[in-house]
Amino acid sequence: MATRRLTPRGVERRNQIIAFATTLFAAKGYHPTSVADIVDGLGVGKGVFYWYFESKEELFVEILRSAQKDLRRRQRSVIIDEVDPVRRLADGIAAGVLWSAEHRELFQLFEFAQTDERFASSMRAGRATLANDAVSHLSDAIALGAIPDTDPERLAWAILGVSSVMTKEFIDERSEDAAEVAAAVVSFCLGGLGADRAALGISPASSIRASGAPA
Amino acid sequence: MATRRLTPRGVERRNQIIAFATTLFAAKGYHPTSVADIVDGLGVGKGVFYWYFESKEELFVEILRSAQKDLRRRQRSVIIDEVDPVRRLADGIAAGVLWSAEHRELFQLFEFAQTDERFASSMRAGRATLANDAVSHLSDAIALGAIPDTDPERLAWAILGVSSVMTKEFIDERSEDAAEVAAAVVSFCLGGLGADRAALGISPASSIRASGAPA
DNA sequence: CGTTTCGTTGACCGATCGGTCAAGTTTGCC
DNA sequence: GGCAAACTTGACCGATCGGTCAACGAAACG
Repeated sequence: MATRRLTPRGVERRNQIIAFATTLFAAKGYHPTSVADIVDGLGVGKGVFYWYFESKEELFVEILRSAQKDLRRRQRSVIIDEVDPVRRLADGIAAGVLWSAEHRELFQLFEFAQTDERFASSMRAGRATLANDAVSHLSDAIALGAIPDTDPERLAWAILGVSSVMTKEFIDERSEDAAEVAAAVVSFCLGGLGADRAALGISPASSIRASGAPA
Repeated sequence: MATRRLTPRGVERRNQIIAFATTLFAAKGYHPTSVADIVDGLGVGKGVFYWYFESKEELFVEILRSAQKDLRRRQRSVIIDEVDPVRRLADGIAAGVLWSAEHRELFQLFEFAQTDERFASSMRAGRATLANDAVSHLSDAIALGAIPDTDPERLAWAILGVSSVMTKEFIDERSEDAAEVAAAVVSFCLGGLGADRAALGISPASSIRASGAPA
């Protein structure tokens, strides 16, 4: 559908639908959430939904797209004037974890969307973009000799893996402190890259609680 | 349903359903795959399905359960008489990647099942079991001073993350060589732990290939 | 042979799905 | 006020879903 002309009221309604649908999708999953669930929960007729969206699928894609855009914007803004590529990586990783913590529903939607044929390709593209961002920092770091010369593509996806799974387990599942989790993710990743953690003031034990005597 | 008494013919039919349904679920996703799809593809009547399974959901759970069991069995058998905890970790990680490469459909099912309310809890339990296996090796390694004293729970999930995401990208998506990917996963993880990679004969550059990457 | 249990058929069921639409109400604008 | 465009309603549609069931064939066993 070409965009429809919306009054302020229309825009508000549209956002309302997006917001409510997002929570439902995250809570029950995409397939089990019906359009009827959405409009009933909002207390409106079914036609309202189809006034603003061509289909349930289109709505979901829009949610995914704007979330991906928002995540990337956040990551870029955080590292924009950082000259050290390893620091750019570390800050980007942490920003990604923090964003996921602040948008848990969207993070859950990402996880599902990767597993569904309909959305997998667009999700793949989005993840590839993030991976490529990381690859460019990794290549810089390798060129500088800050980390060993390892296939940056492999490293980038390893980082994505640590970030997404640790976020899912410790933030999504256990609701632990996001900043602490982010620090643990960064620490593990820098070690995996072969970077000198101490040089960045990041101890491998940064995720130890209270007592720990450092190695 | 309590188990039904099956003749050899029945057992064979049942396995046939499981095998075919697994490929369909992996190819189209769980929800989009209907019971009609399964029985039609097999060229049998719908009643056959419900003779062997109480419901579509029960079938799916059974597929997941037996797959989880098989993966863990494989991991344990590989490391059973390895005394060095770091080697146990490395070998267990590699075994997991290799298993996933040999059972791509099951690996995909795992990814989906984690995102669906119905199956998430059983999947969480399965992953937690794997994580706990890792935690015990990590604790041993820490006690021996082989790796720095970092929260083993965090480390275990980081490892799971690297394994699952790299497997998905490089094996599932790009069909690269499983052994090579496994080596890259192990290398990254050992670095993340703070282990001495060289001491195990694992170079951080073990995942670099001299020439071009395969398609 | 007869009988029992296993295995199979496919029409059928109620529910629910995503989506349509003719009709009505509200809003912005001249 | 008048009129068009924006917005809303909810009954309705065809399709499909997971699941049922009465009836029937095949085998094992006496």
